[in-house]
Amino acid sequence: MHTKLFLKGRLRHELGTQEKQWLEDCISRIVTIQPRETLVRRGQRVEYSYYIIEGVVLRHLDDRGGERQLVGLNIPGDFVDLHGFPMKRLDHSTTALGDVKLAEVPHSAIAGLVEKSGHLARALWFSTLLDAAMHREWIFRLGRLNAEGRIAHLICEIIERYRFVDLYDGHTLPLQLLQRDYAEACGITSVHANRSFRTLKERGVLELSGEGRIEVLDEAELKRLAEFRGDYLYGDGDLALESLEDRDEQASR
Amino acid sequence: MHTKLFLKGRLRHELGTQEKQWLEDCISRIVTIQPRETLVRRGQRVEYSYYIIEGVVLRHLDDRGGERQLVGLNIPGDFVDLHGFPMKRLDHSTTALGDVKLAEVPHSAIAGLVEKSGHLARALWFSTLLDAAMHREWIFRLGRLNAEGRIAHLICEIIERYRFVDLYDGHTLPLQLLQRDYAEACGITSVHANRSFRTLKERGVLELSGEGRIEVLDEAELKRLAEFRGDYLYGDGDLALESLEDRDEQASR
DNA sequence: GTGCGGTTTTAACACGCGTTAATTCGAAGC
DNA sequence: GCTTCGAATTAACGCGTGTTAAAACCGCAC
Repeated sequence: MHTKLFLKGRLRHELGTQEKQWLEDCISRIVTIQPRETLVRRGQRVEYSYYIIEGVVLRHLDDRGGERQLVGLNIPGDFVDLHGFPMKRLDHSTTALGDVKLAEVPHSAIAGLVEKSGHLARALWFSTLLDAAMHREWIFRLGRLNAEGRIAHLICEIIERYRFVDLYDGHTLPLQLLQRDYAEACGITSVHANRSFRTLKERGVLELSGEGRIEVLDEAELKRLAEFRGDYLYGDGDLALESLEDRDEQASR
Repeated sequence: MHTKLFLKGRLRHELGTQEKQWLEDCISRIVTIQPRETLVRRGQRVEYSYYIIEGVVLRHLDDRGGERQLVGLNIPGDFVDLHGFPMKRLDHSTTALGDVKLAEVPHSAIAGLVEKSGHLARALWFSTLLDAAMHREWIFRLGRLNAEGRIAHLICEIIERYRFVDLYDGHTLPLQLLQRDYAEACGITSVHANRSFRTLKERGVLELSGEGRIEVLDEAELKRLAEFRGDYLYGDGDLALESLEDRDEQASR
């Protein structure tokens, strides 16, 4: 079952067995792409969406000088461009980080799916809105945090998302981002990304081991530096929300 | 007809008469809110979504110190929080800019709507994805542009969006944002926003007249400073996309 | 009219980050 | 082994933006 990770761990949106099968049946073929290979380019019309079975895909916009700004990153269990189904074309480009294995799903099949099941339609819609929620937090990251906080925030997000799909062991984060990629995600130069990693190491919150692995030494401190609140990822365990809601209500009385 | 501006001017997604009526029938009541009044707070569960009939609503996240980061802004014709329908709670807060008149739409009614019409369901989905597309461009703005470019980019976006709903006369942009609001949208301080406005005035691209009105003197130069490409707004007239696509294809040959 | 509060504007100074460039490191190929 | 090439690392310097504070401005209440 290729799509077993879809919406895994997400609040009230895990799929039933029947629904998972329907989704699985929509796959037209399995595609593999090479490191740094482009999947879809900005402006392109699309008739398929891609679901990640293995690997990581970067989503980015390019400025006039050709410099990239990452606007998102997808991991196993994510659709990369399900929004292409209602939008019909992409406004940004997508590129493989390492080797990536994808399930290709034709939009015609998705159209059948949303007709067949209202609940599944809602779940697909929800999954595209998770991207939007993450985008908002990326805006916050760039607008309100300094370089060190931005990198910490990005790493916190990836830790949480890896947790949902059981790819994080609580210590080593397997993620092949180059320091240049962190820089392109955080709106800083790679030189400054390197400086920031140094201070993070000096604080004892993480270590960089080879192959792009990150050793997380002090997750609590990492979250503090990032002002990280993970509720925007809409995880299952996020009953913290209830109490947050209560607090707000009390504050407004 | 309160909802006559919904998706106006958007590529292949304008609604039919019947669909507009169905949408209109979903409105449970008309709500008005005061300047700077909060509509919904982060973490709150929601059972209604709000469509803007008149006025502007700011969407923002708050950092630990209580400083705000705007993550979006909605104008007449937009749903403020339609994503609350699949998400069930909001991950950010919404606040009125000036006086705002809203149509309240219960989620139960939206559920009926998406069952009744697949096309309308697709259009609603599309409209929430427009927000995501704008978020991505906001990330680009913060990550790749300097203060002056960020303000220029924000103004360019608002000009285009006002055009869709016929609120821009080609010269005067009626928008009551304070310089503090521009600062909170652009990830800069209000002091620096002021500096940036000065240089924009010195370049002769705009003037600030009272009441928060902006006189746009040189839109072409404004777009150049912003590196602005409006195709992410998925407007009707955006056949530029075709040629953009062609260019990409040629480049990859 | 006067006073008041919020916004805009300006100045002076400090610092985070960009820029440039040189050096080190490591993996891949010969 | 040596070479090569990209990435990581470090240093020196400059600029853009933050910080703080004061002054000017403006609408509004009285």
